[in-house]
Amino acid sequence: MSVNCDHCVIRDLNAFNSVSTEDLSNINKHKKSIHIKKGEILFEEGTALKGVYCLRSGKCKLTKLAPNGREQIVRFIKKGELIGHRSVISDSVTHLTITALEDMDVCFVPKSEILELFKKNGDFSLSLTKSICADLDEANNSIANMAQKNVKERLAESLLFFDRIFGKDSEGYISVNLTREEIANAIGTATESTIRLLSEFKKDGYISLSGRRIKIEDPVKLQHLAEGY
Amino acid sequence: MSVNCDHCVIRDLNAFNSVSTEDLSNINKHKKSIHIKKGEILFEEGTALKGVYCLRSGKCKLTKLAPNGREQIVRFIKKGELIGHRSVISDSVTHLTITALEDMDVCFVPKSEILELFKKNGDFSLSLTKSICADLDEANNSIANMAQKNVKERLAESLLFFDRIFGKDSEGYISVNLTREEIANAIGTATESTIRLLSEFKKDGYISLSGRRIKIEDPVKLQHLAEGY
DNA sequence: ATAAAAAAATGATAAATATCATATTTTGTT
DNA sequence: AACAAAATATGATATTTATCATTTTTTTAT
Repeated sequence: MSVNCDHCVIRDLNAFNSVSTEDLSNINKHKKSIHIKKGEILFEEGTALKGVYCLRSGKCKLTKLAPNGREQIVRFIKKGELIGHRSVISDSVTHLTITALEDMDVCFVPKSEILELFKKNGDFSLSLTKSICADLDEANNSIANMAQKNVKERLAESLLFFDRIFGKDSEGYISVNLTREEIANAIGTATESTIRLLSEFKKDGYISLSGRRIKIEDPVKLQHLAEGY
Repeated sequence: MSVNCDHCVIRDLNAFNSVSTEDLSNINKHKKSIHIKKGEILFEEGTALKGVYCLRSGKCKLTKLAPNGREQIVRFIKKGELIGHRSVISDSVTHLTITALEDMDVCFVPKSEILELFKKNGDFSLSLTKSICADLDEANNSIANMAQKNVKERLAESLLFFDRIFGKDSEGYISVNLTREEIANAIGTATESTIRLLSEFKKDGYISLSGRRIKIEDPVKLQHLAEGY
């Protein structure tokens, strides 16, 4: 079911917030709605994108294949964010693979519309560029964290991060379905190490576990851990 | 000594390549030339920038202070590149400290000029955004390298990277003056580990050393190492 | 609801890396 | 050129993290 861009729930969450109703109706005419099931891939590393994707609902992971064959999760994306704008702006293939962590509704907006808007609408281009700058800032933080923190600190930091960006379910557990392996692929460690440390955090009362789900019990202590105390 | 932007040697190396002679003469009127000595700081993490810096000559490092008090080198910048545009575009304080690795000549261009140009000149904004996208790509690569590669692989990779971007001096040594500690801060390891691995690489014939300087003797083997063979 | 498959958990051990200590060499400065 | 300071080098040891093996639990698909 297609939704009019003008009334889209996530309209204010990304660069499209600075687009006039008129231009938006043009975008609306050219957009296509797509449904992606959990576990499915939106696009893969090395693909030339024909447009930008706007995530209306759901969550996904952005991964890169390392030379050792393991996948590195570079970033998570949730409702409201754009996907593929880097590739469209640079006019180059994408270097990331997008995989749905849960069912997703996505709107596809053709490249030509995006580039036209970018060139003619200074507010749109500024807004889009700002969001890329924010991604760059985040990435620089990740580099420092990866380089300077040990695995325990990175895990503590990531749990707090997941809690912050994905929120909690009705029982207070972090509201994202990640396997231990995926957590390991995000923080750059072996799956067993992640499992071991989660058990340790549980034993220490920092978190509690229910199957795959994780609940943060002591955010203050976890924060201290993340900062290396 | 001030140089006219229109005839600047590095004019083609960054987003200013898409600026008309007329607009450039306006930039030229407002720019200020600055000389920064080796070891000096151009600006520090947390500063609100009043403009963008254009690096006419020299090399510098972009660092971030980690919670553990160590500095993380996030990136290196050489002649021709812009500095501070992320901060200016985002209208937020900078999150990086810029330190000269050798004497630098820099041109300062006020924020107002940059933002005006960004809004009115679609080619300029596209070009600038493309370069930020390239930085983001690079940063994502760094994240994957930090997370997935061990210290030996990261060091091999970094040596090849330094050789590629900084070139060689008259004797074939990599043409950048980095201490072992700085190399360690770039790859995210202890200084002693870096020193030990450099000794090992030397023993194995991959590199040779002369004081602080490093010469790559077997790029093919180093490349294999970097890829984990 | 059940069975098969996948994931999580945990132990034992090996390998990588950090830390601390100290000697030697190089660099930068006068 | 000589000196002091800084950086490099290396050994010994501790700590962290990875790997391999196996059992238990959870998830997924029917």
